[in-house]
Amino acid sequence: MPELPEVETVRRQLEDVVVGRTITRLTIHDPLLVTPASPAAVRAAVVGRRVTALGRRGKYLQLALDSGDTVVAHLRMTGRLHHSGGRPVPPDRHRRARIGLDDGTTVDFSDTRRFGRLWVLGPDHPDIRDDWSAKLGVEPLTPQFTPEVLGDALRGRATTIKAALLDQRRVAGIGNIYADESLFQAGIHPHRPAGSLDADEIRALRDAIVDRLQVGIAQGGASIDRYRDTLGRRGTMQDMLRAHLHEGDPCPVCGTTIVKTRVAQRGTYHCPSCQPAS
DNA sequence: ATTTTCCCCTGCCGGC
DNA sequence: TGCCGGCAGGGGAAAA
Repeated sequence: MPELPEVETVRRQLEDVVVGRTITRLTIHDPLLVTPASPAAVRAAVVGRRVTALGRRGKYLQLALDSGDTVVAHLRMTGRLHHSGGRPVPPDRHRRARIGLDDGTTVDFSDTRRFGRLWVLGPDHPDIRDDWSAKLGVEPLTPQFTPEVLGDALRGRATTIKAALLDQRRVAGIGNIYADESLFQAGIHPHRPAGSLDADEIRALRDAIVDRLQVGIAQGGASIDRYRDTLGRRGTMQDMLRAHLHEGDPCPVCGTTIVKTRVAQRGTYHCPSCQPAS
């Protein structure tokens, strides 16, 4: 499940091979990928355009085109982007689209569960909302992500801190893996009301989020389910998880058995001793 | 307005 | 062996 570190890993790899290239072909095998737009409209907006930059906002990838439009992609649960690098690409029955570049290479959007989406945003596409980025919260790996900003995002919230971290309007890019790992590192119980954290806890949580996301990027992401990088390689962050998916295992810090609960419809893992309920 | 629940999808896994 | 229910979850819509 690609979260910020996984998307950032893909962004950095794609940046090297896509920026400056012109898109010569776009084949959409699964129209659901571009819903509600039509494959023909997306193809018309993209083919013949040069890619000028590759950005990221939260878990979204942004492909800037020389037309002024932006292609926005979200991998959701099982989406992958694979760059051919000029080598033969093995058959993939989950391929949803193929982008052809002017150097003869291809970028394939593959997605087993078909939750992934791709949009074209720009002045010529008024049917698609252009304010998506404004709805997202602060970018956690920027200087703007201070304890004060995190505190403001959590103040007065009655929902659990875990649910608040998963809410992309608070902080952008955190998913189930890094929410669990950040709360573990900060020693905060996932069921705590978001608004009940004191200043020390907020500072610890901010530091833990930044640290876990940075380590995640350094490890090339977590390949828990189907995540792979643009060359099909696994990341190694899954080997460094201390609470997430570790139900029944001893806590690596104190030895207490890791517990699994459910928060916001998501499996949630914590250490009852290191992360006290109050 | 905030918070929770449901739903989209497919593959996998345990139970019978 | 094969069928079936349950589970996994990001995010948006709908409901509470």
